[in-house]
Amino acid sequence: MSHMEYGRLMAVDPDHVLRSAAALLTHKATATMDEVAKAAGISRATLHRHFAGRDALVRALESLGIAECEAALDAARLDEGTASEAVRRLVGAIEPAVGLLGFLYTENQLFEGEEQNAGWTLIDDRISALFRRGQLSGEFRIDLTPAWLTEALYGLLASAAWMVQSGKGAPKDFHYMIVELLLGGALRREES
Amino acid sequence: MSHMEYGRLMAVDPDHVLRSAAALLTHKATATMDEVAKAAGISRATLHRHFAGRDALVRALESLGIAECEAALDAARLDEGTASEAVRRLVGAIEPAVGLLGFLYTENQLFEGEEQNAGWTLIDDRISALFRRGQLSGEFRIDLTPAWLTEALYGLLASAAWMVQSGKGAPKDFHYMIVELLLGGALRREES
DNA sequence: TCCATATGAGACATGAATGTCTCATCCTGG
DNA sequence: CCAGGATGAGACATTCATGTCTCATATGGA
Repeated sequence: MSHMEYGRLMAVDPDHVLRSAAALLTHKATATMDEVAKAAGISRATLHRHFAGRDALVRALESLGIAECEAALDAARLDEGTASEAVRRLVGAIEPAVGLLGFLYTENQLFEGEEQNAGWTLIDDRISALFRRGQLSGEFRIDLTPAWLTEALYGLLASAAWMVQSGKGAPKDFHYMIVELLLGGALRREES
Repeated sequence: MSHMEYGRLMAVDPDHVLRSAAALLTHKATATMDEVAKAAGISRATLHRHFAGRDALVRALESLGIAECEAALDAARLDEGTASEAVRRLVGAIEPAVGLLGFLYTENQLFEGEEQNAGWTLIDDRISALFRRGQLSGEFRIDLTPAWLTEALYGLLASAAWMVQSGKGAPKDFHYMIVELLLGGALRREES
C-alpha cells in the first residue's frame, strides 16, 4: 500500500518518492532537491541514489504523468456510449492528475532541444479520436478540429485546476464547469 | 518610433529592451540575463543599469503585460454592442499579447509569498463584468459563473497560442477557434 | 574644443543548487 | 550472531547565474 509510514532506515519506495515530489512541485515548481527529499521523508543522498539528478526526477515524473493519463483514458472507456458521455467520464477520471499535469506543462525543460516524449502523442491521439468519433456520429460540430478540441480540453482542465487551487472555485464544481463549457459553450440556448 | 536600429553607444530605449526580453522569454523562459541583453542588442552591464536584476526585469514585464491587457480591454470597448460581439473584439485585441501573457503565467515567481499585482485583479474584474453583462442581457447562460468564464477564456487563449506556436494550428484560425468554442461549445446544434 | 554622460567589455566576488564522496548507523536475512 | 546492504548526515568541490566593480571609449551638448 502507498500510505504506510516511512520511518528511518526503511527501504525506500520509489513510487512514494515520486508522488511526494509531484505533490510538492505541483504548488512550488522551483523546489530544490533538498526540499523534495524532505517532503518524501528521505535524505538528499538517498534521493540522489534513486534519481540521478533533478533532470532524471523530472523525467520520471513525466513518465508518471503519462501513465496516469493513460490509466484515466482506460478507465473512461472512450469507445463506449456517446462521445459526450465519454468526455464526461474522461474529465472525471483525469481530475486527480491535473496537478501533476500542470507542473509538467510548465516544465519547459522537457521541451528544450529534444523531441517530446512519444507518450504524449499517444494520449493526444486517443483524445483526438474521441472527438473525431463524436463528429462522425453527428454529436460534435465539424468546424472545430479534433486537435483543437483536445488542446481546449487541456486548457480548461488547467484553468479549472487553477481556480480550485487558488480558492476561487469549489472542487465539487470542477467537473461541471469543464464539461458544460467544453460541450455547451457560454451562449444561452432556448432549448436543446 | 520603436523600430529604429540601436547601434553601439546609442541611448537605450527601455521599452525596446522590454519588448525584446518579452519576445525572447516567451519561447525560452529560462534565458539568462546575458541572453536577454544580447537579444536587446545591449551589454549585460547596461541591462543591469536599467533593470536592477532579473527580478526587476520580470516585474517590469509584468507591468508591460498588464498595460497591454488594459489597452486591449480599452480597444475592445466591452460596453458596446452585445456581449458576444464584445468577446469577439476582446479576443482579437488581446491576441498580440498572448505570448507575453503565457510567459508571465508560468513565472510562478510572481505569486510566491507576496500578494499578486493588483492590476491583474482589475483586469479580471473587467472581463468578469463583461460576462455578467451577457448573463443579465440573457445572452449567456447563468449556471457558469463569470469568474469561471473568465478563467476559461484565459485557458483557451493559452491553448490556442500553444497550438499556433507549435505549428499544430494556423494563426488565422486563432480567433475563430477560441470564440466559437467559448461561446458555442463543442456540441452540434440543429439551428440557432 | 572640452567635459559630462552613457555604454561596452571584462574581471571579480557571491550565493545557490547540484553532484560526489565518506563514514557511522541501523535494518534484514542467513 | 554476523555479514551485507541501505540509509542519514554531512563535508566538499563544481558549476552557473547573478550582482558589482573598474576602465576605456564614443557620443552629444556647452
